[in-house]
Amino acid sequence: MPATHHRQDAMLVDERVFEDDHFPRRLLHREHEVRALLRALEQTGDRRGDALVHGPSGVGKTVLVRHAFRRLSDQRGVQTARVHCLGASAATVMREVLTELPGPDPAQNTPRHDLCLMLRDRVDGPLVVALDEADGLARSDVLSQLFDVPELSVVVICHDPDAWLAAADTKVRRRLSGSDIGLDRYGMTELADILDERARVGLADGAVDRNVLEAIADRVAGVARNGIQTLREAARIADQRGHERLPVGVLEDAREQAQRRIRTHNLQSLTLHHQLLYEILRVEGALQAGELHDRYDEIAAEALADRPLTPVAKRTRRRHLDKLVDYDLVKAVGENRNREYRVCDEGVKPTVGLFVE
DNA sequence: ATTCCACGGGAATCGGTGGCAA
DNA sequence: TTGCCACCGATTCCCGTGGAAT
Repeated sequence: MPATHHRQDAMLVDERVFEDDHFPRRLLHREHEVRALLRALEQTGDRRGDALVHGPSGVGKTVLVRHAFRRLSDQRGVQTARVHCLGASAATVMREVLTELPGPDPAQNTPRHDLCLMLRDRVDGPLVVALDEADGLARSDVLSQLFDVPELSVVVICHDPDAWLAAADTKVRRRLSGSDIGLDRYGMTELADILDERARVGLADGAVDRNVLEAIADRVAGVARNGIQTLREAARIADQRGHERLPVGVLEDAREQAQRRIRTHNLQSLTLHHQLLYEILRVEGALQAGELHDRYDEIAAEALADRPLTPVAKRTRRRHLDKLVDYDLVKAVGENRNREYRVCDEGVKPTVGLFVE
């Protein structure tokens, strides 16, 4: 967002190629997977196939689908739509699909059934819909609803395909099993290639050596997103310290800082209620559920006093806690009564002031 | 064996919003 | 424009389950 001035002495010359939603011109080292995905989506009989794309966070599932979709629309004239489903309800997903399609957007309070009808009306040719971050959607009925639309096929993007399929109902499972495309972490040299492409555009010429890129790729264990963010943070730090070339010495700080930024961003996207629970855990260290509730009861009223909010019930706290875990902000270790919660990184703090002491 | 309680599914409820008819 | 209604997302209430403590 901050327009980067092109200063002579800055190593970081273009932030945009490091943004999470940056779409690389070339997709490196995923040709096999792109082909597999396109094959899965090919016409067989009277309709197109569906696909289940899976793999750990940050290894390029979304980018893979975007590339495949571009080919589908450029070369086959197939219409495509992508919906980000993290935390979304069935109705929201439906509405988002419609929003992606040409035509008027549905109103916020359009009944779900009407949304399905609108969708059927609006689809008049082959359409592929990608449901990104669809882990929570396995038990939802959106999939069945989408599957009922003729000429529409679906790409589900999730982390754990077995868990997803196990939770889905039979009809959905049948349509998606057998066409799954798994992405793994990149190899060290592969990720170094990817980082190199970003560095060519985003960093000053010759600012970073190949061995530094490989060191980054190694440190992040082949997770592209972390590698790219680490490279950016490393360049920032190097700029601050006045280096002309990126030294290996800043990488550890950079990796931590990158992770911290991602988490801080996640925390900011949640409500104050989530953040209050988080802040209690951050200040107190590890707590068991009972201790967390007690502490919350002690301080919540006061912490929220100057805002139009009141403390929430235990069940809601549990739901919020689940979300904090989903967002990789809090870890739950242990089982049952002995389970403990703790924040992943105490350096990640809510940006709003919450006085929890 | 009995009690305790975290957990999480599910239904009911609340506050806010948009469409629609008068 | 106003009032009504359906809807949504967020929250709360209720409750069954199962492991742990007594």
